[in-house]
Amino acid sequence: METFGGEKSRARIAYDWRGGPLARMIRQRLQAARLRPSRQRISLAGLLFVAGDRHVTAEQLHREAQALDMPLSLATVYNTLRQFVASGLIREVAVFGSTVWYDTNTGSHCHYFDEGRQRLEDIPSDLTRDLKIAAPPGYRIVGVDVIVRLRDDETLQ
Amino acid sequence: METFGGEKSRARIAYDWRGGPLARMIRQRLQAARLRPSRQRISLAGLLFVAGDRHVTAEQLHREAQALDMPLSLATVYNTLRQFVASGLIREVAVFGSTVWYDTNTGSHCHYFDEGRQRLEDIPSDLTRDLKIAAPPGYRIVGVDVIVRLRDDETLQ
DNA sequence: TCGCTTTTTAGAATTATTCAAAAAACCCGC
DNA sequence: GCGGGTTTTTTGAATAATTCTAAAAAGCGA
Ligand SMILES: [Mn+2]
Ligand SMILES: [Mn+2]
Ligand SMILES: [Zn+2]
Ligand SMILES: [Zn+2]
Repeated sequence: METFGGEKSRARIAYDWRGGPLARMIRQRLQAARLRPSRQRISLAGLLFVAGDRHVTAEQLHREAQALDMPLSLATVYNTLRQFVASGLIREVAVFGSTVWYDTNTGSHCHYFDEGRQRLEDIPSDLTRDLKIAAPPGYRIVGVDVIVRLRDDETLQ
Repeated sequence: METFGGEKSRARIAYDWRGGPLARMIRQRLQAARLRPSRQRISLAGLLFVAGDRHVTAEQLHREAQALDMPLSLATVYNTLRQFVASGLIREVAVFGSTVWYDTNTGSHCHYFDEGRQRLEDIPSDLTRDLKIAAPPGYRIVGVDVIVRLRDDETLQ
């Protein structure tokens, strides 16, 4: 397994992605969002944006970061995710179970949630396009969330 | 404000609803769900079902019960809501913010969530009817949740 | 490099929820 | 009505997710 940035693990790095095209893209996005490109933010953005759309919880992301020897704290993961949401780089998804999910796909789309494996996934076609939603008078719509909850046939008794 | 059941507040009760038609309906529902009609369950079901569809959190319901001198603990509110969900009397709704909402409307329908006032409400027409949802192979759909998040024009800066 | 600002961190605090064990209430046959 | 087995409720502790606080570290521009 490759390792990512951080002073103490420098020796083990196969190659440093932090000069490559992904890092450049990330720096641009952070700059556009007026967030300093700190090492932690770049590391987390790297995890989030390296491989297409992702759906993660704060804990999951922190565990990944630790597995790759990225030196950052859980508090930073929470802070950073909150900032990324605030600046539109990612978005939150509400699911049952009191854990917030973060989604790198900020476009309009809906989700499957696999209750057995606790995994969130995009639904290929954007169902919300079929919805005729109107805001009640005096209100604006700030978001529409559609979750289709699933059980796989085994888990389903 | 009228007061509901409980030994110590008996003197203050204007009239005891626990013999009336609501109580009869509730007893029937509890019986159908194979839940003993304990005083606490009847009290909570009274709050939930007395006035058409409701959307509440456990804390809200507990505060209401206390305001009406119903003698019951927060743990009982949580336990009872869980039991009511398990037996289909009410259902959960997932909303942003790590708090579970409970809905007495168990039919298929969607929700507005007022982020300013933190209130959940039914959307009159069932939008999900317009959705063409398919389960991925090997899965079954166990529920579809649609939340339309709102900000009122004042709250919206 | 210096000085100022922003970010990160560890750990405590908070909030929502669940759990566990004891107490209370309920039910049923006598 | 009364005891005995069962269910329910309660209290208080435990857990999990998240936020807060204050101090340390890092980043940035001159
Ligand atoms: Mn999380
Ligand atoms: Mn609640
Ligand atoms: Zn998504
Ligand atoms: Zn509803």
